[in-house]
Amino acid sequence: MYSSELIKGTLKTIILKLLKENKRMYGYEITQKVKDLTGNKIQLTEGALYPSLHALEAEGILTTETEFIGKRVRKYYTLSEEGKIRSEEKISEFADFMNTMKALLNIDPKTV
Amino acid sequence: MYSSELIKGTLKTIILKLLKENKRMYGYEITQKVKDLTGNKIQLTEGALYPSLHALEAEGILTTETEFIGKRVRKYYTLSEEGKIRSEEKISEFADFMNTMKALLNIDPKTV
DNA sequence: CAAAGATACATAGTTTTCTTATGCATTGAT
DNA sequence: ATCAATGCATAAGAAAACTATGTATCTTTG
Repeated sequence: MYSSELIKGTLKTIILKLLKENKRMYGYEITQKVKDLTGNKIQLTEGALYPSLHALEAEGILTTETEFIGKRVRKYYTLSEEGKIRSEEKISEFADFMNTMKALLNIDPKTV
Repeated sequence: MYSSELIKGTLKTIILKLLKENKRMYGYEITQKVKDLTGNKIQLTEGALYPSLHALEAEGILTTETEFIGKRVRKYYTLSEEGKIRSEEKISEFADFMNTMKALLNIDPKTV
C-alpha cells in the first residue's frame, strides 16, 4: 500500500480508464479489479469511490443501470458519449504528467 | 498546466528530490526550479510550498539557515540525516507508484 | 445451523492538502 | 517613479479522500 497522499487525484482517471476498457462495471467490481491489477498496492475505499462515481454521474460523464442479482442490488456504470471523450483526455493528461514527473525526479526507467 | 488534482500528493516528493540534488535551496528558488524543469507545466504556489516546508522542518526532515542578501531575508533548507533517508524512500515509493499506475492504465511507454 | 466473511450499496463527519487571497518588504528595470 | 520580480508568511475556504458507520444479502466453514 502506498502512502495515501500519492493516490489522491488519480481516482477519477482510474475509474474512467477501467470503464473505457470494460464497458460496464459496478462499484464493488471496480475496487476488486484495481486490487487485482495492482497486486493489492492500490485499494480503493468505498468512502472515496462511491461519492466519486456519483459526482461523475451528476456531471453526465457516466450513466447507470440498476440490476437485481437475487435480492441484492447492483448498480452498473457506463461511459456516456461525453464520458468517452473525457476519459481519453484524462488518461493522456495523466500520461503526460507522469512523463513530466519522471523527468523532474530524474527517474531512470531501467532502475524503476 | 495540469488540472490541479494531479499534482496533489507529489509536492513533498518534489521538495525532497530537489533538496537531495541541490543540498541547499530556499523557497522561491524551489518554485523557479520546478517551473524551469517542467517547462512551466508545474508551478508551485507559495501558499502550498511554504506550509509544506514548515511541516517538513517541524518533522525534523529539514533544517534551516537564514541569510541576508542585502536587506532581504533568505531561508535555506537542507535535508537532515533523517531527511536523506526519507527522501530516498519517498522517491522510490513514487517511482514504484508510477509503475503501478502505468500498468493499471496500460500506458505504452512508446506512445507517451 | 450459526457465525463470519464476502458482496454491495450509501452517507456523515473529519482530516489532509491545496488554492485563493492577502500582507509586508526589498531590489531591479523602464 | 512605478511596475515586475524577489522573498517571506499566513488565514480562510474548497476539494478530495479517509474513517466510521449503517443496511442488507449471500456464501463458506466450523
